[in-house]
Amino acid sequence: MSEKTVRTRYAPSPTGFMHVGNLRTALYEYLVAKSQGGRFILRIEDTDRERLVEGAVDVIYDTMALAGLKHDEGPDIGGDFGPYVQSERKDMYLPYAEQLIREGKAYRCFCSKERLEKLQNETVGGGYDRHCRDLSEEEIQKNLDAGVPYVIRQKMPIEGSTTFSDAVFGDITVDNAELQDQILIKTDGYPTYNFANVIDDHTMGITHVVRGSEYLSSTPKYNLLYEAFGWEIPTYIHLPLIMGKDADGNISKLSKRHGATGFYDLIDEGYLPQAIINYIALLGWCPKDNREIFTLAELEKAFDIGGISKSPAVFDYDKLTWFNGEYIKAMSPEEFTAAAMPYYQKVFGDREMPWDKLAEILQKRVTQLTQLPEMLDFFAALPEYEKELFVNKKSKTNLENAPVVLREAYERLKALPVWDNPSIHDCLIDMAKEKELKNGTVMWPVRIAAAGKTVTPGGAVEILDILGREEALRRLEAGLEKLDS
RNA sequence: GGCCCGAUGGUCAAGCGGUUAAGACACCGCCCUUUCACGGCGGUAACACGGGUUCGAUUCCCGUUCGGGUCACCA
Repeated sequence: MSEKTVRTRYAPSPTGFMHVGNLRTALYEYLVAKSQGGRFILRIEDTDRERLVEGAVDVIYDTMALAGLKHDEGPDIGGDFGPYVQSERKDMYLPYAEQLIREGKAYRCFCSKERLEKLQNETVGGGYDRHCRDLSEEEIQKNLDAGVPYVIRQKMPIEGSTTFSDAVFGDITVDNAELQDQILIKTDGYPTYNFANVIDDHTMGITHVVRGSEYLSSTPKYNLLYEAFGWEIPTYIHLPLIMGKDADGNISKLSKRHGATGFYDLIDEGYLPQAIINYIALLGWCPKDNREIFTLAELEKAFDIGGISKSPAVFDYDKLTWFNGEYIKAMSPEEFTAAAMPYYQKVFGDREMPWDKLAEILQKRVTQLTQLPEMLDFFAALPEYEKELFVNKKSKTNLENAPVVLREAYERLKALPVWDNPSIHDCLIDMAKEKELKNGTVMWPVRIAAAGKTVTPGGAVEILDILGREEALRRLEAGLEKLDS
C-alpha cells in the first residue's frame, strides 16, 4: 500500500510517422504501468520547432487508439500534471536551468554555431572544448549586453565515472570524461530533448522510464541532472532494439528501407492492429510459459520486466503474417465480413454477395486482408483462361474426358430443383459414384469452368453455390464451348 | 576511432552448473482433401571461437571475433 503508484510515459515527437519500434516502446510503457496497476501518460515532445509536421499529433492519437493503448493522462484528456505538450511547458524549463547556473552547475555558452562546427571537424573525437565554461563575470556581462545569443550548458564532471542501474541490463558504468557539457537550453529558448525529458519526467512523477537501448549510453547525463537537482532517479528499463534484414541479408536498425515499418504501412498491408501488437509484444519479451497468442488485456496480466531480453530482435514479416492469420481465424464471421468489406468493395463495388458464404471459405485461408481482391476477382467476372487449365493429372482430367464430364455435370446441375451447397454437393458426388469416376475428375473441370483459374478459395461446390444458379450455369456453358473449339 | 551493450537453429526464443538443449515462425516430407489452403503427423537445423574456474560448463570469469548502439543548438 505504501508502494508508490507506477507511472510511465510515452513521449513521442510529432513527426507524422509512427514507426513500429516506437509503437513497441509505447506498448511496453503501457504494459509496465498496467501490469502493476499504474498509470500510463502521453506527452508530446515538440521542442524541435524546425521539424514540426502538420496533423502529426493526430497520427499519434489515432495510432494509440487503434492499438488499444489508452492513456490515463495526456494533452487530449488532461490530468493533474499538465500541460502535456512540451511547447506549452516552455516557460518551465528556463528557471530550472538558471537555478543550475546560480549553483555553479551550468553556464552560458556564447560560442557561435560556426565555431562549434569547426571544432567538430578539427578535433579528433569531435566535441565542445568547454570554451565558455569558465568565462569571467565581466566577459559574460559584456556578451549579455551585446545581445550575443547563447545556450545554457551543463557542467559535467571532468573526472571519475558514473554508474547507474538498469532493470534489464544491470549496472552500467561510464567514464565522466566521455560526457560532454550538454546543452540544456537552446538559442531559441527551447530546452533540448534531454533536459526537457528530465524536467518533465520528474515534475510529472514518472517512476519508470522505458525507452530503447539507444539511450543506454546517454543515461549517465540524465542521472547527473537528477543529482544536480537532488531528485530521485527513476527506474530505467531499456529495451533491445528492433532490427531489420535487407535483401542482401544484412541486419541493421529497422528503417524504411526494410519495407513497411510504420504502423499505418502495416495496416495498409492488411495487418490487424491486434496482430501487430501481439507480435511486437513478443519481440524482446517472452512470458514464463512461452505462450504466444495474447490479447492486450492478457498481456497486461502476464507482462513482467524480468522477461525482457537484452539482445536485438529482427522483425520477421513471416511471423507477423502467421499471427495475422490466427487473428483472422479467431474473428466471428460478422467481424470478418466487416473487416473484409473495404476489400470486397474493390471487387464487387456495391453489389450484394452472400457474405456469410464468402466468410466461410475465405476466413481460414487468408493471412492478410489485402490478398482478398486477387482471391475473389473471378467471382465478379470470369477471367480469360486457356482450355489447358482443364488438364490436371492428379484429378485424372484431360481434354478428352473434360468435355464429357462437364456436359454430364451441367445437365444434372441444370435439373436440380434446389440450388444450395448440399444439393450441388450430392449431385456431383452421386454423378462420380454412378460413373465410377474419382471425385476430382468431376470436380476439377466444373471448378475450372466456374472460376477460370486453378487456384481458388473453396472448391467447385462452394463456388457454384456462391455464383448462384444462373451465373453458374452460364459459366459451365461457356466452358463447354471453349472445350469444343 | 573512443565508450557502452549484446551473442542458443534462417528468424523469434526457453534455459539461469549436470537437460535426449524446449516451443513458435519459416522450410522439407507424409496423411487428409473437390484445387490452393486449413488441419494432423513427422523431419532438417543451434549453444561464435580460445583460454580459465569446476568433478562437470550453453550457463560463471577473461580475451578474440562478430553484431549493434552512442558520441548534435534531433528527438
